[in-house]
Parts: sequence; C-alpha cells; structure tokens
Amino acid sequence: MAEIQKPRVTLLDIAADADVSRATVSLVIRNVPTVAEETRKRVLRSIHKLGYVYHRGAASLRRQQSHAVGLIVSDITQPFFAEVLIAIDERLAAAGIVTLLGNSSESRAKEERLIRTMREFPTDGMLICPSHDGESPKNSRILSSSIPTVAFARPVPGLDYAGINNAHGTELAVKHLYGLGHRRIAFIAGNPEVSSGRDRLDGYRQTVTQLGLEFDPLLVVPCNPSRRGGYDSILLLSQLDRPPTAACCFNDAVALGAIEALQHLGKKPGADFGIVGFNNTPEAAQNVLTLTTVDTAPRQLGETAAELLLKRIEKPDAPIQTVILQPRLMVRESCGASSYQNKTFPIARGYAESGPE
Amino acid sequence: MAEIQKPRVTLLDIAADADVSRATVSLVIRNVPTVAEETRKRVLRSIHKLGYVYHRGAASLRRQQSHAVGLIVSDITQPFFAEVLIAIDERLAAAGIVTLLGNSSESRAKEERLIRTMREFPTDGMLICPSHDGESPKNSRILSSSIPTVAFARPVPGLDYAGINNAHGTELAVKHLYGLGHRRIAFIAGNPEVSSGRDRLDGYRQTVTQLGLEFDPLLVVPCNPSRRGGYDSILLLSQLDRPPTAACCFNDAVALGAIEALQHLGKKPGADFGIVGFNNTPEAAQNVLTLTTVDTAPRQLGETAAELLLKRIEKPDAPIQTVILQPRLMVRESCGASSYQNKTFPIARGYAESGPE
DNA sequence: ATAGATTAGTAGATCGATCTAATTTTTCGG
DNA sequence: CCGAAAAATTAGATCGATCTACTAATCTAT
Repeated sequence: MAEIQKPRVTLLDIAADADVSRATVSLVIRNVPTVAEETRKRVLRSIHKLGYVYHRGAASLRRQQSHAVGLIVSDITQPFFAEVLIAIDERLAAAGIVTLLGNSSESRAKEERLIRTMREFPTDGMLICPSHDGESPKNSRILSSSIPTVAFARPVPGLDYAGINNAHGTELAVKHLYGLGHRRIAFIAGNPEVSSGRDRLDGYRQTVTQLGLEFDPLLVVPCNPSRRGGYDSILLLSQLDRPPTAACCFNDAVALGAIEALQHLGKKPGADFGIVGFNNTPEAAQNVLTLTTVDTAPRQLGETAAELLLKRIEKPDAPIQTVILQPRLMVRESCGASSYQNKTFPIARGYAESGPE
Repeated sequence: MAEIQKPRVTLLDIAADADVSRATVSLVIRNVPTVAEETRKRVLRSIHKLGYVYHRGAASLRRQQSHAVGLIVSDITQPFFAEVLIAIDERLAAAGIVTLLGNSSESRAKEERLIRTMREFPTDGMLICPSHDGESPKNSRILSSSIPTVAFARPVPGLDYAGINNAHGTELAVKHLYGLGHRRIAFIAGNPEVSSGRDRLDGYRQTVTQLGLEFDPLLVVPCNPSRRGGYDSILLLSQLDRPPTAACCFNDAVALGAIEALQHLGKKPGADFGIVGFNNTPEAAQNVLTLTTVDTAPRQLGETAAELLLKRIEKPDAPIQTVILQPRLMVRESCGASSYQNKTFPIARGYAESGPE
C-alpha cells in the first residue's frame, strides 16, 4: 500500500504541464492580478492535476519572512495557559501565520534552548511567558536582541507586554466579600514570589486597608497553588484564634480545595464561609457548588498578545506597548449568592455534549 | 534602544572573516571531522564574533528534510493530552527535531487545515490524535497519502499507532473492586461513541461477565466526561432499586465528581462505596481523598509515539506497527484501601514546591 | 625520489519559490 | 496599419546552506 517515495512536485513541473514559465505559476499561486484569466485557469488545473503542495520553506528563504512565530509557554498543563495558547494560535492562524509551540516547564535552561531553536528556524517573531525567574536582565537582553518579541502573563522589561491586572482582580474579590458582610477575609496566596502572586497579594493588602479593615498577616497563607494547597490552608486558618469568615484564593484549584476542606470540617461553603477563586477555569463552572471567581479572560489575553506581536512585526521600531486587561468578577454560588443547599438536583444528562475525556 | 535591522549574518560573512570558503564553514558547523583543528578554531571564533545564527530553513531546503514534525492534538486543554504532548516534544527534541503544534479542538475542518499547513511547511512527519470521527476512510486517505505519520491515543487504519489498552484498564478496575467484595459495580461511561469510551465499556462488560456477575445495562451510565457528569451519574445510580456499591469511571474528573456526589448524599466514598478513576491525572493524587485510578502513563505513550515516528521516518516502507501500552492500577484511598476518615490531617506546607499557578 | 594514498579545502550547482528587469504580446488612438 | 502605451509573460539572479566533484597539499611505502 505504501506509495513509492515520489519526488516533490514543484513549480517547474506545473509550468511544464501548463506550458507557461515558473514565474507565471508563482504569480497564479500568489493571486497576483496581472495574470490573464485563461492562463490562470489552465495553471490551476495543472496544479490540481499534479497534486502540487506549496513549499513554505523555499518561499520563506527568498522572501526573508517565514510566516511562522514561536510561542513559548511556561507550563502547558495549566488550563489557564492552555486557553491563552489556543487563542493565540487562532488569532495568528487567521493572519496566515503558523505557530511553533515550546513548553519550558518553568525551566530556564529549556527556555533558552527554545529561544535559540526558534531564532534558527527562523521565525518572524516570538511570544513568551517567561519562566519564573524571567525578570533577570540577562534574559531580557537575549530576548530583545533580535526578533520581534511579546511577553504575556508575566512582564519582561523592554518587551511589549499583554497581561492582566492581578491587583484589580483581588480587589474585586475582596470588595465582593466585604459587600456580603465579611470583615475577616483571608488570602490563600499561592506563591507570592512570582509576579502574578505578588500582584494579587498587593491588591489584597491595598483593598483591605482601603476598606478600613485590619491587615492581619496571619490571614495571608502562602501555599502550593493546587487543590491540596487550598485544602491545607483552610485547615490552618480554621485553627486561628479569630478565624476568617471568607477567603479569596490564588486560583480556582486552590479555591476548590478550600471548599473541600470546609465541607470536611462540617461548614457549608457559600452559606457559612465565602470563597472566591481566580481565573474562571472550566472546572469553576463545572463544580457542583459553582465557584464565584475572578474571570481573567485567557482567550482575550491570548488574542491581545497575538495582536501586539502582529503590530510589532509590522513596525519593529514602534514604541513599546503594554496592554493590561481588567478582570471581571463571575458571581456564582460559593459566596452565598444562591447556595447549593437550596438547589434542585440536576438530572443526569446524556453524553451528547462534549467535554474533557 | 531598538537596534537597526541588520541583515542576517551568513556563512559567507563567516567565510570572509575566517578567510576560508563557505563550504569549510559549513563543515565546521556540522562537525564534519575532515577539518583541521586550527581552521576549525578560527572559524568558530569568527562565528562567535559575528553572532552567527544557523538558518535551518535554508539547510532544510537543500537537505530535503526539515528536522521538524507536526503534532496535531484533538484537545490540548485536557491534562492527559497535555502530558502526552510534553513527552512527545521532549523525545523529539532529544533527537534534534522541532515540533509544530496544532490543536484541532475536535474539529474535522481545523484538523484538515492543520494537516495541509504542516505538509506545506514542510515537515518530515506527523503525529496525530484524530478528532472524534477520525476513523472515516476519507481522513485516513489524506493522512496516508504523503509524509510519515503516526496516530496516537485513537487509532487510524493504515497508520502506525501508539495507544493504550483501554479494555484492560477497566478490567483492572473491575477486578480490583470485585476483589474488595463488590458485586454490583457500575460503569460511569463517558461517551461510549469515541473509541476510548467504547473500548473501556467493552472491557467492563467482558470482565463483569467473566467474573460471573450479571451485566445490568442500568449500571452503565453515559455522561459528560466531566466532574459534573460524574456527579449527576451517581445521583441517577442512587435512585435505582438495586443500587451499586462501587463504580468505575470513565476518567478522573468523572470519578472526582462522583466522590463529591457521594459525600453530598452522606455516604463515605472509600468506606461505603468504591470509586476507581481513569488516567491518573495529577488531581487524582492531589485530591483530599486520593483516587484509586487506572494509570495510563501518558508520558510513556508520548515517548512511544515519538519513537514510532522516528522509526517510520527512517524506514518509510517498513510494515505498519501498533504499540499498545498496558495500563496499571494505582491503588489509593477511594476504594477503602485506607480511608481518609482515619487519616491524620496534613499541616499546611510552604510554597516552596512548584505547582499549577 | 616518485607513484599512490590520504587529508584539507574549495568552486559551483542545487534545493523551490520569488523578485527584478526585460521581453513579448495585445490594445487602441489616430 | 503604425507606433506608443498597457498588459501579460518570462529569463535569470537570488535567498542561505549543502552536496558533488575536483584540486592542492601532505604523507607513505617502496
């Protein structure tokens, strides 16, 4: 069944078949209007007949642009980044650009290797979410030294940047809880050493102060940014002399872990205790007690980043741009808006709807 | 600060600087041993001095191979696929191959577009997890018609295939539950129309029969393969005249939803009711009640797929190969091995460990 | 010392598409 | 029907690295 390795069909083959020159075929392919309608049709027929496949590589070499960009993400297994990535890919595909993906796994060494590979490819530009310690000057030098590059989710000095207003996110969360009557609000902080964690903590601290509440360091619990981290943090907080009545969480996974811990302690999340998540990942809506969370609009972030890159490629010398997206609060059940205690139980649905496998 | 767009440094520039020919520089770059040590050093010095960046595109054109392969995945947001993808990427990177990622979002149209783009690029081969209806003859014709291609996770007739033994996975799960004394075991089935769902259901049915248990269609509940689906399915099952005492689940998300529902109904999962998941995603271990689950070893799957592709590229005419990985059972708490009711509570850990953001 | 083998280095063609500059063909006013 | 302008087409150079085939230099062995 395996066909014999036939050599690639090239412009020259088409040209011979359609009885025109290589150049004319190229014009037809690129839809240049100076070709007579009749020859155009003849060429197209030959292209179809011989099963011609365009060779981007060759075109890139001559044109000095590849219509490919590199995309380096720090951890592809995170739902937030997966969404960003999809949005970037879709936006760039719409502009006729192919995306080369690299996953740095938060490793600086891998990141460097990826950057090198992508420069060699060569790509017309790069999108990067730097690995944790990405703010070192050494890295930014490497980045800015060559092709158009845009940072997203985590800023890099000297590069265009698309990010979200993390501080505003926690501000929304805290104010929401305050509005529901909570006066002791914990912050389950994740890792406050990465830029997103730092900014979210800042937002928490400032808002608490602004609302005239006491800023109590005991209410700030750093944790592993996972379900387990959220679970453990609630246990810790419950042992305080003056325990909190609500918590805003570093991300949705932490929030879901927190909910689990509360249930375990016999508390009713939503009714007895308010929980706000961060990111609005799909599981926030799928959870049985749906999660009130800060929607960081990953798809919009991806689209924005892609657009910044397209602009930068077009005008390499334009001044550096920073776009910060404002998150919104998604109010659901985990703060008591409508507790699941009163909810009618759903009936099992069929499997027609798609979802994770 | 923006440097002036300087034209690319090429072999010719290096050659001029090191006072040798283009060809010699090329030999040095490719580490061909026929170059005298002294000239080699001189050339390397010039390369470093002028900041030369290798141009893969140009090399690919001449060599007729790109050292790039396409990777098309049906849904990158799923943790299982994200893991597979990382493993593939790492294995190929070790072989000096760059991966072009495409996400088809389970859409046939996108998949076709991606295949075309990757053929144009051109890539030396492709790895594909076909979108749901990927077993149609039309698709397989497109795939097999040109470059070396390997399917993974979902088979495509006529292509090399790396997959997991889904039927054996549910067999392990059912037998484990049987061994613990369960005699009415439900199967929360996800979507039995995709190949993985169908195979898992087959494994369930055969094992149940083999063990001499009654195959009761009421115990098979198709559902949305999400937490919500698992939750709803347990509610449905609990209303049966003769409810089950255990369930094996289509995947970990379903299993976690099921656990949530059991807790909600006042049952103690692990003690009163056995639950087995599928895939061994990170959340299975991170859950408070750790999940007994079928480990499908996504990283190993990825590695295997990558290796199949490397072999296929090397020998395009070798007979088609299929590698099926045998899953293993990860015994944790959700079947009563050691119920979390007796577990000491963990103390909150610091944020030194890395984890999802 | 010299033929023959080995080692080191190079000129020039080549991969496939595109660009430039030129040529051929067509159109059309007078 | 001529000649100029416009339209359609093309030859040949080019992008950057690699390959083939060849030359030049050095080394052996008799």
